[in-house]
Amino acid sequence: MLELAVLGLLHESPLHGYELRQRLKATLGSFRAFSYGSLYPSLRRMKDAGWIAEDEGDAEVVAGAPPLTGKRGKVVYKLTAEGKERFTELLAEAGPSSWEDEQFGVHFAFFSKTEPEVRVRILEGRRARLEQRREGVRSSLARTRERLDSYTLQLQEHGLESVDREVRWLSELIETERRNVPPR
Amino acid sequence: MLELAVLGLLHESPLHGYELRQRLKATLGSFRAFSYGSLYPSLRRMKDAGWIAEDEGDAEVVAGAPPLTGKRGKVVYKLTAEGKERFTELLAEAGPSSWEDEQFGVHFAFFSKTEPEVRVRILEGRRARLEQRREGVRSSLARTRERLDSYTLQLQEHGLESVDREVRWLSELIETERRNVPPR
DNA sequence: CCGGGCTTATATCGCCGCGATACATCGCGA
DNA sequence: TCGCGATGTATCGCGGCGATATAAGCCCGG
Repeated sequence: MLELAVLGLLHESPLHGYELRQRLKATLGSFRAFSYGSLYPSLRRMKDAGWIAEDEGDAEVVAGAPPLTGKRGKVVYKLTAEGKERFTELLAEAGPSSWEDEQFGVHFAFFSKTEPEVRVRILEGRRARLEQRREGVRSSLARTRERLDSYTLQLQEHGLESVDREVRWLSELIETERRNVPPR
Repeated sequence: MLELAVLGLLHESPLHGYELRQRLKATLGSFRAFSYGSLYPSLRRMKDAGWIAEDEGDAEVVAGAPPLTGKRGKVVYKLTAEGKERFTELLAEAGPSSWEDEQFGVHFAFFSKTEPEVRVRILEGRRARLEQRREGVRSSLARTRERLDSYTLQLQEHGLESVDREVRWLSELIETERRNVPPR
């Protein structure tokens, strides 16, 4: 999850942790945050896996203005060849995981680097997922409507409207995609 | 988090794990799920803490139709006195945690059992939180708009609209609350 | 009558993300 | 010069999630 996001950002340019998090916020917006408590462990995992590497070159010894102090330089990460491979691999996969709440937003953020047909499949998968969830809630709501107090009811209905909105949004996106890339 | 939800549901009637989860889905709707992987550990923790207790009485020996088999009866949980205390305590607290994304929905679901003034404070806190987040995203968006590709942009804007919607919803709720309970 | 598949039911495991926290450096204005 | 806010790296424990295991009760068709 974070993995995909990090690969995507580093795909554009090498970055250090802090900057990476700024970009994460700027790219995913109100959608998702990702704290350092996720980021650094993730970076370590990815480094161990060999997808990314530390890029010396920014923290180099500049004839050390303050050389005595430990001088912990910025740790700049960049994609390795395997990392690039992994990234395209992740971009290509359009399985159920790609359209779950958390995954979807990240996938979507890198749609410009994703194959058009994959884009459509993900959008449709996402929409189907939401519609199915919505029907579940709707029917359960119909069954228990009178037993619920007004607050619970309002919560449910606000939720349903949100889902409706997202479904409509997805439908527009799908149509746009189809116009640009006619089926077959 | 789950703790509050469980206390709230058991406050109405004793339930066993499975049923508890059904109610959770019915009550929180599209808002939040809570898997068994969260529920059972949480029940254990709450039992250890003394908020809930196993209620024998459903799985009692009915002159055992199938008595030889291990016959694992349903484990029915009910609130203890401390549990009720804990519940009202949690309902009363309107701190920053109450209006974070995850907490808010659960708190809201039990608003009918919450003091009117606490309700308003939580709703306002939530709204303020969202507005602050929105401004952060907005300004960051204004700064980097031209650098983003169209997909990222659409994601951001969809996100912003969602936040707007929720802010409007909250404002309506606050006004309704105020009408029913005029300030002071 | 029995076997297969669905729902009900309880439970655990490892992973991952989160918030809190701890440091340490740097530039800036009071 | 002092302190504060931004930059920067890092860890810890906790809580939730999805996958998975297990098993009993169920009804329907063969």
